[in-house]
Amino acid sequence: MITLTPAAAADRAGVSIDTLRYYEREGLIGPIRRSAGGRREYTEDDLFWIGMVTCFRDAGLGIADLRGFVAILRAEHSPQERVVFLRERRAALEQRVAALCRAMEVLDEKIAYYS
Amino acid sequence: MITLTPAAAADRAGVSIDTLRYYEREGLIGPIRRSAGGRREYTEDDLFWIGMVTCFRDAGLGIADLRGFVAILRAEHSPQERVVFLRERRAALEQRVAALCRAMEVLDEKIAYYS
DNA sequence: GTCGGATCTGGAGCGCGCTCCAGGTCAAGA
DNA sequence: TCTTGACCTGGAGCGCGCTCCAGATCCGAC
Repeated sequence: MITLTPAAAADRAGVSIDTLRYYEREGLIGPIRRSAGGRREYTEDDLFWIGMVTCFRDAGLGIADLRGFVAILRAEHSPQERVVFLRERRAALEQRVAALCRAMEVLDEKIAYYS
Repeated sequence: MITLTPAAAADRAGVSIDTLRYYEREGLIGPIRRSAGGRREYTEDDLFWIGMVTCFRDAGLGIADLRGFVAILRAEHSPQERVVFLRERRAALEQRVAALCRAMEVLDEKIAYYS
């Protein structure tokens, strides 16, 4: 199985090595497999998962939110529970979008005023 | 002129009194007029401005961003400069919306999978 | 006048999400 | 074998955006 070094993984994920380790400590990713010497070896699966985490982080979800997300997707939960949780998260994101849209409207007003 | 006490203003703005003072210290609002005894008296204009600030804060802009915003709207800048600045801010907000949409797509996939 | 609640100030404290550091280990190349 | 650089761990430090606190002041109600 082809794996990536921490530096390569961080580069691919667009975050720092420290951040990757931090996410692992927080239980957001991994645990990442280690080489005989103790170095982390990131698989494509790891990278995929990391991509999901960074996607949500970019969207502004907090570490605690993501821990919940991980728990829901990994642990034993009924599909119903998962769907409820996921829909809640989605609604929260929609509210953020709404807040952004309000702010953009204000900006548009100002832009129109000064144009 | 009818004015509001700090408590009333904070209530109307949906933030804490401390936050209002903090915003004033940071130059995001005010300076708020004071009564003879030194208490703040918030006018409707103040409230309007505070509403704009909280709108942008809700949208995720940082204090530094808002300071820039205030500077642009208050100080002597040409309309062109203002428009450039405002468009930049708008573009940044659009990127946030895009990030949120990506995250929502991921959620939608998961929701579809578990439904 | 007195009481009590709201407000004042300057500054300390806090939770979040990293980021950095010291001191040590591992491993590829000369 | 030796060097060099990437990586390891645990823990400290940091910037942001508040939030809280102590100690003082103000002011409406009694």
